[in-house]
Order: sequence, then C-alpha cells, then structure tokens
Amino acid sequence: MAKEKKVSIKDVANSLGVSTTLVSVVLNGKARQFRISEEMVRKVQDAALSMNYSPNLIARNLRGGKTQLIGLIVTDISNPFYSSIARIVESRAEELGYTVIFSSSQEDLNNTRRLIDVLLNKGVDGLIVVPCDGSEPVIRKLHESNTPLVLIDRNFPTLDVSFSCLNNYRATELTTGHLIEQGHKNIALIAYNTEMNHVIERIRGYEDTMKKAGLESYINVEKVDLSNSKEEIKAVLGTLIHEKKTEAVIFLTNMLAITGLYCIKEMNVKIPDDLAVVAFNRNDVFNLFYSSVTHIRQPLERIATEATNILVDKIERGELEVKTFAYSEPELIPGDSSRKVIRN
Amino acid sequence: MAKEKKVSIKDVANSLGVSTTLVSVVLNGKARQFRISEEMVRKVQDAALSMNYSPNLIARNLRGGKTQLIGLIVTDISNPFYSSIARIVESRAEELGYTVIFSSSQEDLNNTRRLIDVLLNKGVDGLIVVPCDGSEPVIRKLHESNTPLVLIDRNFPTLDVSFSCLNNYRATELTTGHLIEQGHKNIALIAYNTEMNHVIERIRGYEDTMKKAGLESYINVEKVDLSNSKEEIKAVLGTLIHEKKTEAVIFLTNMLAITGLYCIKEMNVKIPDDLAVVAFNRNDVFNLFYSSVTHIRQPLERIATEATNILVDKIERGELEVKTFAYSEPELIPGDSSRKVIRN
DNA sequence: ATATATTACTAAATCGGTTTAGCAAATCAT
DNA sequence: ATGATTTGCTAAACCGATTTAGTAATATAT
Repeated sequence: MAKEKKVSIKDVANSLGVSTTLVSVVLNGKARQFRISEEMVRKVQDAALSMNYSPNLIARNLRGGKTQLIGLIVTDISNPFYSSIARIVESRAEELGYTVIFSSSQEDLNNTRRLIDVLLNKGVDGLIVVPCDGSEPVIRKLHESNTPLVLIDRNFPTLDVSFSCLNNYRATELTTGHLIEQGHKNIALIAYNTEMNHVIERIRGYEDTMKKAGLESYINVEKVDLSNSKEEIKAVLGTLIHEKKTEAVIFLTNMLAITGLYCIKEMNVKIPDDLAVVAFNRNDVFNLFYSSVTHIRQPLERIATEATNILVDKIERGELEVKTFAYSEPELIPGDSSRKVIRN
Repeated sequence: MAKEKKVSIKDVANSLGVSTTLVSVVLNGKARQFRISEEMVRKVQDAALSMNYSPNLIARNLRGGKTQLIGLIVTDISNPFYSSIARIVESRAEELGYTVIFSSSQEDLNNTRRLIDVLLNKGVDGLIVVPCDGSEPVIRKLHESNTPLVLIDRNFPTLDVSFSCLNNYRATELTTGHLIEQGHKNIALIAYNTEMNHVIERIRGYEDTMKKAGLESYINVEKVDLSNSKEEIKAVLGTLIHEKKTEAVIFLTNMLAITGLYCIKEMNVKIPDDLAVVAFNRNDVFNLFYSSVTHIRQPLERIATEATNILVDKIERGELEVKTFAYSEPELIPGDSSRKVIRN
C-alpha cells in the first residue's frame, strides 16, 4: 500500500529494448549530439509519453549536483510583508524552473544558522535570506563557502554579498520631506533598537532631511525592542505626545506601525489632530483605520523578482564573483494620517 | 569557484581506514545490530564530528525513496490565514524531521494540478493541501495513487481523505446564536458562491440556528464571487441595509470580512449602530477598526499541527488506509461590532 | 584494398548514501 | 581437536538518473 513507484528511465528503455543512455540522451534533447536516428528519437518520445514517464529529480540531482531548489529564509513567514515576498519569489522561481523551500528564522540567530544548515543539506542550489540581527558572521561564512546567495530586504554594508533591497535612505527622506511639507516641525522617529543596516539607513534618511530643513533641534529617534511590545510603544508614544510635544511620528517598519496604531487607538489619541503618522508598507489595517494612513510603498514585486533573478543567475552562470546591489525605489502613498491640523 | 563540496561518508571512512558501511551503520545508530565495537563507534563519531560531516540527504533519499520533504499547497500564501498555517506546519514538520515546500494554487484548478505534479516530482513524501473549488477529482486521483495526503481547512465529504478542519457548522452556530442572544432577528449571511464543503457547512450552521430560534423567515444568504470584488460586496451591503432592513451580517470568511469592513467604512455605515457585524478569524484589521470586531477564532495552531501529525503518521507508519477526520472547535471572540443598538 | 570517418548506439562509471550477503578471526561447545 | 557460534567488519548491489569512453557496422577516401 505504499506510494506507487514511478516509471523509471529503465522501464522506458526496456520497453523499447534499448539502453538507458539512449533514452536519457533523447529526452534531454541531445539526440543530435549523440547521432541518434530520427526514427529512434520519435519512438523514445512516444514511449516516454505513453508510459507517462517523468524523470526522478532526486536521482538526476544526485548526479548533477543540482536540485532546482531554492531556499528562502525569512524572519517570519506569517508576517504579510514576508509572505508576499515568498509568494513572488515562488512564482518567479517557478517560471525559471525552480521550487522554493522556505522557513522562518523568527529573528533568531541560532535558528538562522540551523536553517541554513538544513537547507544546504537538502541540497538547495542557492539561498535568498532576510538576515536577522547579528547574523553578519553567519552570512559571511556562508558567502565564503561559495554558496549562491542573495540577501533580501536587509543587507550588510560590510559584506560583498549581492542583495535586493529598498532604497531605505530615500524612503525616510520621502516621509520626512512629506511631513515637513505638511508643515510639521517636531517630527519623531520610532525605530527598532538594532544595528541592522536598513534601520540605520532609514534613520540616516530622516536625520539628513531634518537637518537640511533646519530642523536639527527636533531630531528625535526613539528606539524600541524588536519584540514589538505594546507596553513599551505605548510608553514611548505617551512621552512623545505629552512631554515632547511631538507633532508627527514616523513608524520605521510595518509591524511597528500596526502595534503603534493599536496603541494610539487605545490611548484615544486622535489622528491626525493630536498626532500625524506615517507608516511603512501597505497593510489592510491602514485602509480600515479610521483615518487612512500615509505610508511608504515598497515595490515588493520588483524587490522579490530581482532577488530571484540574481540568485538564479548566480546558480546557472556560476557568476559568484559578480556582486549585484539592487536598490528599488520607494513611493509615498499619502493619506489623511499625516495632515497638518492647526491646533489652538 | 563552484559551491564547495561537502565532506562525504567516504571521506570519513578513508580518514579512519574503514569501510563506508561501518560509518553509515554507526551514524545511523545501528552499531549494535551490526556488532560494531564500542571503541570503533566512538572513533567514527569523533571523526564525523571533527570533520563536520553531515549526510547528503539527496543520496540517502534516492536509496530510501524518502525525501523528508512535505508539500504544502495553499490557495494563497500571502493571505495571513494561510501563511500562519504555513508557519505552524513548518515548525511542527521541523520537529518531526521534515522540511516543507509550499506553493499557492491561487484558487485555480489547473495550478493545483500542476503544483501537485511538480511537488510529487520533487519527491515529497506526502502532501497537505487546501483544495480549491472543483478540485475533487484531482484530489480523488491523488488519493487513489496512494500518496500520503491530508486536506486542511477544507474537505470533501464525498472523499475518504483524512483532513484537519474547523468544525464549520459549529462556527456559524456560535456566531448566529450570539447575534440572536444580542437581540438581533434580521440576520444575513454573506458567503462565497461555491459548493465547497466548508462554506456549505457554515451556511447550514447558520440556517439551522435561525430555524431553531424561530427566525426562519429572516434567513438570508447572499452569495458573492470568490474574486472578492469591492463593488459587488458594496452592492450587496447596500441592498441589505437599505432594502432588506438587515440588522446584522455574518461574513463567512476572513477576506470577505476585510473587504466588507472596507466597504462599510466607505459607505459611512456605523457599526454596530446601523449594522452589527461578525467576522471569521482574527486579523490585525479587527483590532484597529474603530469598533472592535466580534469574530470566530479558529484554533489554527491545533488545525495545522494536527494536519502535520496525521500526514507524518501516514508517511512513517504507512497507514494510508486509516482515515483521520480531525475537527477543531471554534471559539467566539466578542467585540463591539455585534452589539444590539436600539434604533428609534 | 586498406585506412579513415561517420553513424548509431551501448557498457560502465558516477553521484553519496543504505543494505544485504558474506568473510575471517576469535570464542565457545563437545 | 574439531565443528559451531559469535564478533567485528567489508564487498558489492542498489536507488535512477547523466556522462564518458568505446564499439560494431557502414560509408568514404586514398
């Protein structure tokens, strides 16, 4: 009662009384190269078709060292941002003849290490990774082992590893600029407490833009723990609103914005009247919040497709030495949440 | 500059001057069975560890016919409901020593067919599938081919295939009962226009509960297209509110609820004053909507874990003939959206 | 007529493991 | 002392493909 076993190349060969070599060669389109007669080519193709033969990829891959598998490690597959990336990578990979295995590191270094091992063991031809905080050494080692590798969403400026990311600096330049245009001055940033490059870049974009507008004295970067605790964010928002007279807040990530908006709702803070808000990435939440939420749109389609393309290039052309740094440009989607409301 | 090739069992064997058989046997814990001396066992384990050996799963699987891969086909991995399932399946599978490959059928029959083929070709040991509308014949065929298979979220009552689903009947029994308790009478249901069993069951739960409460004359099931079009849902809501004097609406799925709430917001309908609402499944959206949304909580953790357990059981114990029908019980999470507001 | 080239195919090695069958040496039984 | 058993290990087959090297039969060249 086990799984029915499939038709093998041997079955096809036997049915025609020829060698497996012949069948393999014909079905791989190398008939000419091996000078197989046209009549035989037809016979083999017909037999393969009628016997419903399809090659055992495991066997093929054992020989060839390729599995047509791509490993994708995100931090959390249940985060809509990453599951969207997963969907796009999956569909692009499929177009290119690859299948994607994905797993979630839960932002944990040990998990990341373990998952990389597991995936390499499964024989993936290459990896697309959202590196978690502190994973630089792991990624470096992986890169040095000459495994085709592309980072996505986040990158390490200290590493020569190809990546496909948002132009993060430009993203906060846009949001900050937008808030300034609206007439806000006391603009704060709520960020994660991490050294990860995408966060650093976003902070830099904010600070530079504030400086350029002569608002240096208002620069205020609040850092909260990656755990996204509601209590912590509530406390920070309380301080900003009641003590620091903050007019506008930029939430540096999607998750931060969702938790932040939840806090704001519970705190009975009115948006944009009491506080203007800008978020990152679209989310159904933003449409349904009582005020439509101004946010940065990341060209997800592009970022994920690019990452896949780069990786497959590396795998197939073996161009491991070529570094591709793909930055995609953000777009500002204005909503009501960032309007300037004149207060008494 | 290709990928560094890994340490093989042969390398370990050579380093000790023993056979690969010995190494294989020891590392698979069959030393006793093969009467390998304890000293040798220690030597082999040490060598394997120090050489950082880990077996090539492809090779192992070619011989054993097992890949330790599970295929998961959902309708849309970017739907938070399914990506949550994916995360849980992934983590349970990992505990059991399996890796998950997943892909999205986009609710399309041809895609489902194709994906099943692709995954089987990759040599997955079994499949967990969210079957799309009309996929009964495909699933039947798959089942008959003796591939370990578990359906999740949706099932076919006409098929003897194991599944792990919500007790869908109970879910609408709960929601409908809740609305009736609140004092609502004119309660409508917005469902998808499909013959899929989970939808049928949910409708049945609603209708039965209405009947039991003597509200038979108020039974009103509105069916909309699976495409989840905002225009269509808006039209339906308009009719319900303005023509049919509907007091309360049950959205039969998460996506319907999200789109529905969006429509409600755009239509300036007040919740729960003008219309009471109940939804399915938790969603960040529900917390941030101006009124907290009453909804059915599906024990996702349980549903997904069960599905994985059942599948691995089938794979490992070969108990293909044993059917497991796992129903998980829903829970009603009350919010403000379903309150009865006395109208003038 | 003999050497060379071409045609149409096949045998066998290989990938990296697992497993079956078996062998030599040591130990035990009689 | 001889046969039987146990101990500790290995050779070789196998999984299902790809690929290299080669062969027999025919055709062409000199």
